[in-house]
Amino acid sequence: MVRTPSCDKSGLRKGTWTPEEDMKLVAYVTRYGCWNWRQLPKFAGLARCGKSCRLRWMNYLRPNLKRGNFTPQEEECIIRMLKKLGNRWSAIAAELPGRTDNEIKNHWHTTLKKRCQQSTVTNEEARASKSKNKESRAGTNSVPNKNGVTVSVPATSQISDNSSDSFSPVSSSSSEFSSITSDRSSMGNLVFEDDFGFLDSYVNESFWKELNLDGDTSCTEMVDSCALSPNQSSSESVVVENDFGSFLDAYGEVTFDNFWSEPYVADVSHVPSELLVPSVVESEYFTPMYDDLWGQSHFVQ
DNA sequence: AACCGTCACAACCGCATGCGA
DNA sequence: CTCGCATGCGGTTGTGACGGT
Repeated sequence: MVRTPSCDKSGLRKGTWTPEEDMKLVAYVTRYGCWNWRQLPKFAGLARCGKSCRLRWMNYLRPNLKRGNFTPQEEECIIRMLKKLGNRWSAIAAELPGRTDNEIKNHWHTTLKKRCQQSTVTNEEARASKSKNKESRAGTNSVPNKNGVTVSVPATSQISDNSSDSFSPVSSSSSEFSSITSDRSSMGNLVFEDDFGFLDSYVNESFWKELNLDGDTSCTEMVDSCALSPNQSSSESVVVENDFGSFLDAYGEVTFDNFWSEPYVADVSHVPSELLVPSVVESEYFTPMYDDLWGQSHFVQ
């Protein structure tokens, strides 16, 4: 299901992301924001191209991603939007909070398309049968439709042509947080070999621990706690205690309700000044707007 | 047990677009 | 207007999992 890691000519890694890489990226973006994808891997200690980092973050690591099976409502929305917009996956994804364009695209190509085609065939057969019956009754000599049927919907779907149908995407109450990796068992012994001290200490000892409600410090449990639904722990809070200058310190207390939604004080002190927009350089605190934070690096004062 | 075909999906690639100099 | 850079987008590929023979 996943690609075997490999290296390309320039020495940058390609292929499947390892849990270590994921943690480095999450730790970096969470702390510093994605101020420049091209430069980011260098500062985050990742032997990846910026494009790969961005893709990994956008499609897999970013907060509020909903993972798991698509609901019938979501599938219906995909089909309806596909019919309305064509294969503009990003636009379709915008209608489904927590779903990525890549995920929707994959789901369409692997599941929905076939289902729709089957449905189309079934509809054609039914129509042909109906036509045949009508023909036999009327005694006429009609010709099967050579153009076929272009509108295809699942047999179970009731899709209206009215694009203003008020379908409301399912709220992501099931899980507001993405699981960092499905390969959790391999995260037990993480060794960071880079020059980025904050990663060694911050990621290993604090980052996940901060999110852990059980007090269990095993990596597996830490990651599990990341995947918790806010509803599971909204009544509890996490007291942040670390010595690593975590952005979480700015708030002192973080709950699963606000962990990803609260703006934070991004530390861009290590970012070359020439790469910062003036407002960032001039301001003391850099608070990425939540809406843009995980996709764009727009800092505001 | 070994082989093979299919499936699911993460990740890559190339082009398009936006934006600032 | 043009150029270069960063990012976004959609198509495609590669690979492990899984089921059937």
